[in-house]
Amino acid sequence: MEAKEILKQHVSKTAMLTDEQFEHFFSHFKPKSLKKGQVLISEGEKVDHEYFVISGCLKAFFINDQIKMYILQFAMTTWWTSDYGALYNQSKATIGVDSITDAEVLCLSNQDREKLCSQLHQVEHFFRWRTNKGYLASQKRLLSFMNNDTKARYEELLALYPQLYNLVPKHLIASYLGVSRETLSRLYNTHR
Amino acid sequence: MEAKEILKQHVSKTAMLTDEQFEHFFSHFKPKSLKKGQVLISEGEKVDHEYFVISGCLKAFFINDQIKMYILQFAMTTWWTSDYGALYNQSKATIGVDSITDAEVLCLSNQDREKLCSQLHQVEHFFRWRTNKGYLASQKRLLSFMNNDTKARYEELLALYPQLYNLVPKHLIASYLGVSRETLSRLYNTHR
DNA sequence: TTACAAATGTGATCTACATCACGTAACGCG
DNA sequence: CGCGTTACGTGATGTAGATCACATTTGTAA
Repeated sequence: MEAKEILKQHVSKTAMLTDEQFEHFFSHFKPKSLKKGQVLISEGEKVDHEYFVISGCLKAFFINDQIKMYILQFAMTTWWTSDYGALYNQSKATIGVDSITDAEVLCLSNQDREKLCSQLHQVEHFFRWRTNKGYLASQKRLLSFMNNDTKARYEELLALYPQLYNLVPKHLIASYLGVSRETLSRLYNTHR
Repeated sequence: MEAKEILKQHVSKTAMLTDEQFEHFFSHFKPKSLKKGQVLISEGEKVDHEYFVISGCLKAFFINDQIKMYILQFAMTTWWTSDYGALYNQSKATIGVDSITDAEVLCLSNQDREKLCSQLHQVEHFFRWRTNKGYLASQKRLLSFMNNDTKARYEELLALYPQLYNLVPKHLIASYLGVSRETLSRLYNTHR
């Protein structure tokens, strides 16, 4: 399916836009092809776009003291990603975003998003719901962190995104779970 | 300051409403006085309101297997709280909300929020930003969880909300930090 | 004021996971 | 094709924090 169609279906789940309105909306997105490993946002730099994933898999991550990496999000088709803190506050990136596989994304600038939100009530509605969904997911993950041990969180992740197991290297999954790669390795080898 | 004035100042930070619009907005909130320990949302029941805190301190929490409690949020003045997952999905509460101190809140029903959002573009704008702020806070807390040890998270919490130390019992702070009350106790006794 | 419940302090022990250390397998690139 | 980098497996050891057990202190309602 074409990028435009994927976005249209995605948006239509929460916002009613006429064809004309959608065309206007869509005209603000710039398509971009990414190669495996390609960087979209790197720490310390200005952030002015968010990204809607058409295909492939990106990661949003935080690096502590130049040493440990924690993955905030694996972004696959129909997911949005960026350093939203930096984007909304017009500050430098503290979160990096790059591509784990070859990928296709649509880029939307912060300015254009705000313009579209104020022009079209339905677009503002859409972004409220999108953010809300993200908020709920984040809260759920926080609870999972406090409540479950590593093994349970690992199984939870794979139940939700089975494709991840073959798509991304294991040490990235460990970074998402917040454990060392060694512990993750022992987890699925010891256990079966 | 009066409840109405507190809400007005809070909203005016992100949304421009005329006096008339604000009156209409405000007319959908019902004030409620809470006593220490009073329950607003309990697990398994229907959720149809969210709450804007005027004074006092509430907690939103999750209880695992009827045993361990994890605090998702301490809600103080100008904070919003509810079981948003249940509220938006019209499902039964999995998260509880009650009052830690005597408190004053304004209640807004899910239905009224959605009505107001569709009636007034600026209200939708306001709720988008509010949710966005919540999302960023949640993401930050998640990172803190992965990145910092208990002591650092404890100090971070108290730096952000110094009043909590005297306002709420220590075992609730432990529940927020995701550690046992014993560990928290040792933390500030061993350490100074 | 008494009396019971809730909150807190503190020791002893146990465990999941981090860290270090090293070896092997796979892969991408000249 | 071979070679280096990246991914992955696995043992040994250290440690933060959980859990259990019990004492003490504080709050609260009758």
